[in-house]
Amino acid sequence: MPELPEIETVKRVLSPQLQSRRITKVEILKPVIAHPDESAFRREATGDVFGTISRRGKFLILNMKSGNRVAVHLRMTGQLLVAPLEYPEIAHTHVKFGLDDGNFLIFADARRFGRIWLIRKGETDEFTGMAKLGPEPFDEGFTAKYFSERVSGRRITIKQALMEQETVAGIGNIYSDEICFEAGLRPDRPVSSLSPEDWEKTVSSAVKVLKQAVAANAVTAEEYLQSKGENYRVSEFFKVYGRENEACGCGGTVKRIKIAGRSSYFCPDCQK
DNA sequence: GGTGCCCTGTGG
DNA sequence: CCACAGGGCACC
Repeated sequence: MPELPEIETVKRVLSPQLQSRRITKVEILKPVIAHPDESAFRREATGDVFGTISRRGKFLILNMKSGNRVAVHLRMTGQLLVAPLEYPEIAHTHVKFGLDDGNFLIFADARRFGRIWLIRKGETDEFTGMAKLGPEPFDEGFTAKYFSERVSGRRITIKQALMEQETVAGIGNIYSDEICFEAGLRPDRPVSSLSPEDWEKTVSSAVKVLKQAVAANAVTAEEYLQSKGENYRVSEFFKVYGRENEACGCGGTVKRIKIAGRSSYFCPDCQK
C-alpha cells in the first residue's frame, strides 16, 4: 500500500487534473462505498465540483465545492487516476466518475480492500477512522517526548510503534523499516529499551526519510497515467526494504524477520 | 498484544 | 501448490 509519500504523489498528480472539474456521472461497479449508501453517494456527488485535495495519514481527501468531502483509502492495492475516455479499461475498476472535461476519475483495486466515503458538510466523521489518527510525522507535535510517552509501558517494538496510525499517521511496513535503518535501530527493539537519544534519532529519521521519499517519488502525470496509477513508488531508493540477503552499504547483509506478522528488513551490522 | 481475515495476483 | 504482498479491523 501506498504510505504517506505515495499518497502525496497521488495528491500531487491529481490536484491539477481535478481542480474545478464537475462530476457529471458516478458509476459504482463494486461495493467500495463505505458511507453513505451507494445511491446516496451517487446522488450527492453528481454535479459537485472538485476543489483542493488534501492528505491525512494514508487518507486522500477530495474537498468538494459543496463543502462535502470524498475520502479515499487505497489500502494495499488501490489505484486512483484521471484517464481519458479512450484509455484502456483498467482491471478491477470499482468506481468511475465522469468529469465535465470528458475525462474520468477511476478508482480500481484488485484486492478490494480500498474504501471510499462521502463526508457531508458539517457531518461528524466517525466512520472513516480519520478521527483516531495521531499527528502527522511533519507536525510540530510529533516529538521524541510525545512519541516515547505515547507508547511507554507497552510491550511493542519500535517498528510497531511507528506503524500505529493512532500514534503517528501515515507510516506503514516499508517506511517503518527505512526509518529504523536511518536511525540505526533494529526494528524489533522493544520501545522500553530506547534511550532519549534513540527516540530523538527515530523522530528525526522519520521526518528525513519521509521527506526524501516524497521528493524521490516525484513522477509526471504522464508517467503516472502510463503506469495506471501504480507508479507512485521509486523502490530503488529503499535501503533495506525488500532487500533480503542483499549487501548493505556497510558490507553487511540485509536480514528479514517477522514482526507482528509483517516482513521486516534490517542490517544487523548497522542497526543495533 | 497477537492472529486471522477481508481479496486477488504473483512468484518461487 | 504455497507463501506472500504497501492496511486495518474484529476477534481472542
